[in-house]
Amino acid sequence: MSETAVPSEPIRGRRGVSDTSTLHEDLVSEIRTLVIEGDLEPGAKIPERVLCERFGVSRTPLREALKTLASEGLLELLPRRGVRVARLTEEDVDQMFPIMGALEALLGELACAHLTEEQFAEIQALHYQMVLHFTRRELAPYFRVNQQIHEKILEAAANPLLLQMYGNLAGRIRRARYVANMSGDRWSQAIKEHEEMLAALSRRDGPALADVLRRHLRNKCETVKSYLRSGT
Amino acid sequence: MSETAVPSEPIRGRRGVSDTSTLHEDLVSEIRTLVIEGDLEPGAKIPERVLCERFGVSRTPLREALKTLASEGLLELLPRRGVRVARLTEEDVDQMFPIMGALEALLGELACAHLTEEQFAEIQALHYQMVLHFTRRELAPYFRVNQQIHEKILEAAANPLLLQMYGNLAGRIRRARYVANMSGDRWSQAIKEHEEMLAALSRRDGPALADVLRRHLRNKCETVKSYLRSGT
DNA sequence: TCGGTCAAAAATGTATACAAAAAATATAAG
DNA sequence: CTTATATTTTTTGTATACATTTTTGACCGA
Repeated sequence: MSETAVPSEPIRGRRGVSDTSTLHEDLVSEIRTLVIEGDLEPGAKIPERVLCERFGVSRTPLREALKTLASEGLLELLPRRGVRVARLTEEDVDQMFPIMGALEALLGELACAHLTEEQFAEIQALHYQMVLHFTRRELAPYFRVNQQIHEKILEAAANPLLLQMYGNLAGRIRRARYVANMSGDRWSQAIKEHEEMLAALSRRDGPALADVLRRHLRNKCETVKSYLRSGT
Repeated sequence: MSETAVPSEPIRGRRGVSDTSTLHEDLVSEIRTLVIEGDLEPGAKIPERVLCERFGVSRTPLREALKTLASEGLLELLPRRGVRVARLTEEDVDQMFPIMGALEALLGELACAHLTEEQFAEIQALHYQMVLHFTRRELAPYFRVNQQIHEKILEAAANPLLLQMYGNLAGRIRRARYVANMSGDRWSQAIKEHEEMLAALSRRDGPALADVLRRHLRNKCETVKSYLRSGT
């Protein structure tokens, strides 16, 4: 993770003509990606100047973006001593887990209630694709498709606010999820859970789906926590 | 709600010596109160200049505060045309209700699991106080104590993140709750629900508490929605 | 070598300045 | 009188400037 990474071509140059986006949103979303993808270490201090140079903007809009991200819980504001990437503690995960569980349970109900045949078919297709990646032990593509499946389910729930709130929590642990390598056992267990999810979805069995999602989440959570305990 | 309300004594003057707070936090919290208490109409545009003068600060910190509040969902950012107080639509409430329900169910479980005898006694005391206000038909004090009870329960759950997330959602509808006047029936129903809550709490019966909280919430929700339909 | 003090450097917090866009007002035409 | 257009005024978005505070590190003495 070299300090002199690519200066991420000035944000302003990139923006098209029919410009519905704003500099603020762009900055928020760019920096959010940096944090989630792990380009910025948790706990690392973020001098405003380096991000200013990286994105080619002045401190004013940059600071506004930082405030927004802090409000999302991705950054931490240390008055008079800058901003740092929020560190995910085991305590945080313990607080987040039951909340995500509650949201997933709701998600299961809503998704089953609203899922169309088309959506189910899409999810099914993604599922088989994911299983394929699993059998080939292709971790990155597996994660990508996995992510897509969860997004499809969230989408089916037809509740944008739920999507946003869940997404926010998921974003805060995503980094850890990427790094945490799954043991073989956990991985096949995850696949089994996905099979159950698909079955529950096809039966439109909300409570069953909620239950699977909950167990699935608990395992993800344990994986993250054991990663936190080892690495930090 | 006069436009020329008290200029809210410049924020900076108020801040004490042993100053752990920051201007940013103060501004966020002051403006948040303005929105929640209804001093700023939903849908109203907020010219930066008037808030700058009101609080005696320049645009830079003010704008940072606005960005934070927008991220909380209390304000809406309209690029190039300012900021306005988020309007609560019936659709919003429909999305928020199931989420708050899920969180309250969790809340019930956690509160029962962690509630101490002391905490229970406190809640019980507040409850009787609330019933007193009800019998006297004192709406404002009733709401205040009601609020305190819910806060105590949230506190007992011992999950700060849950508290924060729930508080955020509650804040977004609080304004409507204040204005919406409860019919006599609804009010006594609410009291009955509170009796049940207390009973469930004393038995430490999580599922029962979750159930009461859910029904209680559904009623609050209906009150809010009928208010939205009538007034706008 | 290890602290400790003080000065220099850098970073943050806030205010102001300037450019560009939107809103308001005035003006003209029908 | 209404509608359309031009012009002024406001307001927003961004950059820069300045005031404090924090951090760094040089220097000194034990």
